[in-house]
Amino acid sequence: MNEELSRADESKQRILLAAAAIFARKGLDGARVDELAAAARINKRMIYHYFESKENLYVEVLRYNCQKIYHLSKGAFIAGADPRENVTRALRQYFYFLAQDEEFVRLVSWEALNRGSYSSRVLPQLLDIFQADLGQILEDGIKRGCFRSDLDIHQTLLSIHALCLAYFTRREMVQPLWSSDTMSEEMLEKRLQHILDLVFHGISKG
Amino acid sequence: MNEELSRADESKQRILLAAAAIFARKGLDGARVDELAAAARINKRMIYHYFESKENLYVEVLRYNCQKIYHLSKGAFIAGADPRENVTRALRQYFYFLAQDEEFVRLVSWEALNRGSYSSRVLPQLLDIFQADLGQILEDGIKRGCFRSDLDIHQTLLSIHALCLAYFTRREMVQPLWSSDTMSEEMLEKRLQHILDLVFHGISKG
Amino acid sequence: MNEELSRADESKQRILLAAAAIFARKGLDGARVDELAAAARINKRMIYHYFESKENLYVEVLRYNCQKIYHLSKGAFIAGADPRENVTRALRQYFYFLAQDEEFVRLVSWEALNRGSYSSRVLPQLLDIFQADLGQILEDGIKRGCFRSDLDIHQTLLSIHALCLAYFTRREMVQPLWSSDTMSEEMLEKRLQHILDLVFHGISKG
Amino acid sequence: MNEELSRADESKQRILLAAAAIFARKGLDGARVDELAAAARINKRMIYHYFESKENLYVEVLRYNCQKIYHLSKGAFIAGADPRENVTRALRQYFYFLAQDEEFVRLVSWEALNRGSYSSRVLPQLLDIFQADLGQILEDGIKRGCFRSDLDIHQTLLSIHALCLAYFTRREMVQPLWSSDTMSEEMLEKRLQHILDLVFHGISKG
DNA sequence: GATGAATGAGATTTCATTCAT
DNA sequence: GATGAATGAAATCTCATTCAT
Repeated sequence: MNEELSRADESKQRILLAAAAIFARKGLDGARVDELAAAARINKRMIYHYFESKENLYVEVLRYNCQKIYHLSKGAFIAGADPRENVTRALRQYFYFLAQDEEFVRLVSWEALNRGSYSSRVLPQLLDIFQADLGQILEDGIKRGCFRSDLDIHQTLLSIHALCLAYFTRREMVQPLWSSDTMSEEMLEKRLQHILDLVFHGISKG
Repeated sequence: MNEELSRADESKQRILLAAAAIFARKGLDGARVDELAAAARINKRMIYHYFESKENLYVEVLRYNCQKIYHLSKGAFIAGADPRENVTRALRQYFYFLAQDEEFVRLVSWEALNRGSYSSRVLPQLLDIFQADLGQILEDGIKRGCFRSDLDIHQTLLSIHALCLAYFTRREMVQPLWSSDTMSEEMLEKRLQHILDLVFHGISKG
Repeated sequence: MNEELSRADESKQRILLAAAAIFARKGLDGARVDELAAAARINKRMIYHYFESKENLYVEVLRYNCQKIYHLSKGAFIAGADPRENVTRALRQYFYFLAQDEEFVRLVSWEALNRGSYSSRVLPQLLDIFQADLGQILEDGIKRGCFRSDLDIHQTLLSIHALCLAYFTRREMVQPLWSSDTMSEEMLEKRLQHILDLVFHGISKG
Repeated sequence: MNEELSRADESKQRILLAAAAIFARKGLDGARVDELAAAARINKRMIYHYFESKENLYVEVLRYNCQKIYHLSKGAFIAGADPRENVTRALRQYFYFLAQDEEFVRLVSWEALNRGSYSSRVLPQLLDIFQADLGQILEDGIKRGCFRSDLDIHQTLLSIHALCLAYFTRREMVQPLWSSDTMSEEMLEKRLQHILDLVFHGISKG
C-alpha cells in the first residue's frame, strides 16, 4: 500500500545490511554482536528481537544475498544467437556481478568453508541458476556443432564458475602477481578476456 | 643429538598436527583452545608454553602446511620434453596433491578469507612455487611454438590453480551435480581430464 | 456512573486476571512482563500505566486474591449449633475453597517463600479471618465441654490449615501415593473425611 | 585413600554449599550466578566448569539435600515396642530434622511450586522413606489394636508431614500468632506436643 | 487510553590465558 | 616439562522499563 518501510522494517533492514557487511568481512565466528549493533546504529536487544540469534541473522543475511542472483542472468540465452555470443554475454554478466559485489563473493566463500551447514539449501541454487541459463546455452552450442560434442556440461559450469570467482576470492594471492590495481576497469576486462580466451580456445596454438 | 624426537618435540608435534586438523575444519575463530588441547591429548598450558598464543599456533600451522608445497613440483619441468607433457605432469601432480590433502586446501581457503593477515608472507609462495615450475613450462611452450604467443602467464597460472582447487573447496556445491562420490578415483581422474582438455583446447570444436 | 466497566477498568481487570494466573504458575521471578502483556492481550506499556511496576502488579494480585477469603467463612459459626457441626461446616468450606482455587493456593505458597515481603500485611489476614470464625467455634466448643480444655487454639488453627493445604500444595508428592486422580470429587471427599476424623479423634482406637 | 578432598573437590563442595544456602533463600529464579560465585568465593567460570549451568547446579543442590533424609529415620521402628512410642520417636525425629535444617525445608518447598520439574524423581523419595518407617509403625499399631482399624495410612502420612512442615514453612504466618520466638526450644517442643496430641487424640474430649 | 519500537542494565555463559604445584 | 584449577574480560542473550507517536 505505502511505499515506505515502517520504522520496524527499516530497523530490520538496517541490521541486515550492517550484518551483511560485517559477516562478509569477518565471518560468522569473527563478527561480534556488539559490533553488529553499533554498525546498525541500534540497540543490541533489537537484533535478538528481530532475528532471534546471531546465527539466525547470519542465515538471513545469506538468504538475502542469495536472492541477488535471481536478478542476475535473466535472458542470457537468446535462442537464435550465436552460441559463442550467448556464452560471452552470460559469462560477462556473471563476472561483473561478482566484481561489483564483494560482499556476495565473501559470504559465499565463508559459507563454503562452514561446511555449508547454514546454507545447504541456499547455496546450491547458485549453480542451479547458473546451470539453467548457461547450461542451456552450452547444450544449444553442442547441438549446433559449435562446441565440442564430448563436453561435460557439469564440469564446464564448475570450471567457469571457478575461473570467474578465483580472481576475487584470492585477491591477496592475485594482487602480488600484478603491479596495477586488480580491480581497475582495465584489469577486470583483461581477466574476463583471458577467461573467454581460455574457455573458447584453451592454451594451444592455432 | 639422537634421531628420536625428544618428549618435548614429540608433544609440540602432536599439538601442531591436532591443531592443523581442527583449524582446517573450523577456522581460527571457530577453533577452541580447549578443543585443541584435548585433541593433542595434552594440557592446555603446554600450548602456551610452546606457541605463545592461539594465533601464533595458527600461524605455525600455516607455515607447516605451506612447507608441504616444497616437496611438490620438484622436477615437473623436463627440459627436452614436449611442453604439453610437462604441463600435464605438473597439473596432475598439483591436482592430486590437493585431492589428497584436504587439510591443506581448507587452511589455504580460510586464510584467503581471513584478510590473509597471517599468511601474507606465506600464501603467495603457493603461486610462486607454482610459478617457478609451471611458469617455466609455459614459457618454454610458447618459445617452442607449442602454446599461443599471446598467453598471459600470470592469468593462466591463476586459472589453472582455480580449476584444480574449485573441485575441492566447493564440495557441497559440487556434490549435488553428480550422483557418484566426487572423491572416487574415477571421478577425480575425470575432473583432471576435463581440466586438461579445457586448458589445452577450450570448449570450441576442432 | 454506569454499571459497565469503562474500557480502562476492563483492561485493568484483564491484566489483573492474566497476571494472577501467570504469577500463580511461575512466581514473581519466573513471570515475564512480556508474557503478562501477551496473556492480557494488551500492550506492555499499559501494565506500567496501571500498575507502575511488575512488583506492584504482583502485590495487587495478592491483594485481589486475599479478598476472596472475605467471601469465605461468613456465618460458619452458628451460635446454638453443635460445635462439632460448626467445625465440620467451617472446615468443609475452607477445604473446598482451596480445592477449587488452585491459583489462590499457589500464590499464597509462593508468597510464603518470598520472604513474605509483599504480603506481610496481607497474608496474616488469612489466619486472622480463619481465626475469627473457627477460633470462635473452637472456644465455644471448649466452653461447652465438647472439646479438650487444654486445646491450644493457635496451634489448632495452624494444624487445620496445614492439613487442608498440604493436599493441594504437594500434589506431585501426593499423586504418586494414590492411583486415582487426587482432585476427583470422590478423593476430595475422602481427604476431607480423613481430616475431620483426625481432628476429632486422632488415630487412637476408641 | 586419603581423607582430604582434592582442591577441585573442595571448590566444588564450596559452590554446592553456597548455592544451597542461596537457592534456599531466593529460589532458582531469584538467585544470581554472580551472587553464587561470590558466596563460594570462586570465579563464576568455575560454576560452569563444575556444574554446566545454573539449573544443573540447582538440581545437584536438590539431590545433595535429599540425601540428608537417608540418614534420618533409620530404626525408628522398634519391633516389640509400644506403637505409640514408635510413632512418637519417628515423629520427633522428623520434626527436629526439619527444625534444624531450614535450608532443606525451603528447598523442598520451592521445588513443590516449581511443578517439581527438576526433582520429580527426587522428592517423592521424601514420602517414600517416610513411608517405609512410619508406615510400618502405623500398620503394626493397627494390627496390635492400638490404632483405629479404619486408618488410611497414606492420608495419615501426608497429614503428619503437613503438621510438621507447616510450622516451618509458614513462619511469617505463624510468628504473628505467638509473641515469643517460634524457633525457641520451648516453642518447638510445644508444637511437637500439640502435633502428638492431635495425632493421638484429636481435639475431642476424653 | 493505547501501541510498537527501543533501550540500558544486567544475567548467563564462553573463552583465551595464567597461577600454583 | 607438565598438570589442573582458576581467572578476567568479553561474548551472547534477557528483562524490566520508557520513548515517540
